[in-house]
Amino acid sequence: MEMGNRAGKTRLGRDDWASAALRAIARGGIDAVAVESLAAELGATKGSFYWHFENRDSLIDAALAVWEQRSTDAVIALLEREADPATRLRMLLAAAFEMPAEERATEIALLAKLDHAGAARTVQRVAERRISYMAAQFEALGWKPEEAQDRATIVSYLYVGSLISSHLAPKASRGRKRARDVELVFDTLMRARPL
Amino acid sequence: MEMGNRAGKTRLGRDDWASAALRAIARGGIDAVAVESLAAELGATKGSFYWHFENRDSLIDAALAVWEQRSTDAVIALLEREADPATRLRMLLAAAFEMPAEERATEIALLAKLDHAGAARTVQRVAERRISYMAAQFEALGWKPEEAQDRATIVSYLYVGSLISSHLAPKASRGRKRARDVELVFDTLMRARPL
DNA sequence: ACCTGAACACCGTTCAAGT
DNA sequence: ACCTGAACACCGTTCAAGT
Repeated sequence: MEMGNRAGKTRLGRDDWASAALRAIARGGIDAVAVESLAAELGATKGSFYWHFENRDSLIDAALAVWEQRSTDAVIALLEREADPATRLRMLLAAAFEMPAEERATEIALLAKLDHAGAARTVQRVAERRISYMAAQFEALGWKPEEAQDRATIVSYLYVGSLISSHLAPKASRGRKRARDVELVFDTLMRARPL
Repeated sequence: MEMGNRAGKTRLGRDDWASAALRAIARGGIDAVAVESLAAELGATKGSFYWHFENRDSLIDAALAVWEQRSTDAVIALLEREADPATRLRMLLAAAFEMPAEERATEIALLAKLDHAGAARTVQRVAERRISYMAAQFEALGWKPEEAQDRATIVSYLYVGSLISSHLAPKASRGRKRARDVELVFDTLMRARPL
């Protein structure tokens, strides 16, 4: 349980490498997870890294595990403190579309790298958990299970599509545009009529 | 204007490398565009490649240009032969969701590699053209310009989201699932009420 | 004009040797 | 137990030399 920024000269542990890797992902995507540059950043050598990890990919997996936990359990635990399903959905969408810049950058970086098997598996699991959580809220609001599942799936598609769009045209996503996306998703889904 | 499969022993041209690269993308994504293996496949050497192209990335750009043309002009030209905007939209969606396997694989491979600047730019342009074409059809159906644009954007998000979802969970996308996606998108968007 | 083959650069990976 | 430093592998890139 060491400090994230390695203030002291204490030895490096797995966690130090993993969180450095996650920071690198937020900064420059998975490609930025380079053993050599991370070693330099942490003041160690490549050989040291290979003591703690089997290879570069298992370091990435460790970083992804941290991200997965933060993107699911942590968020859901927060939402569970709110009793009303509609409010939960609103909070979830708001949180999703107005994420802090670094989290947002991380998620976009992963979406832009789905040819990486580990990233794909992690993103898949996170999407599934979000969808089933949303589906549960829709059910609580009175939709039939299948319709609730459909709606949650649609939200997920829209969310992924809008994130990717903002990555493709970063200019357009500033300010007004993103708020507009939230409205669109809301309007498309929250209306009472069945899909 | 040589044969795609290099039947004869005629010299290699830019196009031969480009279409070999596009085939590689469909097969294994952009990472599969490896100078060394393509050279072997074409019966040439790496040095030969560097006579025709500045580097690996410009080869990828050439392959992307071929894909872009096929994914926009070619499709739109086909749709323009149909007069009714609603039918055009239906055809476009059907074509998008029921693409031939290789085209589909290519598009998914590119979506899974948006950290590649060239792929991102190309995908962005293709998405823009598709959206503005769809918006024009929605306008022809009586929607106001802004609403038409919103609807087309939503379709694009849903489309991208569903493609990515099918890449993440290839199992689930077989057969029934994909047809269901088309229905969902249709139902969500084609209904007469404004969004 | 087009191609070969050898060399180099970059970075992930290995490993014998140190503390 | 943990780390270093040198070596190797892989693949993109360069280039002098061939035809």
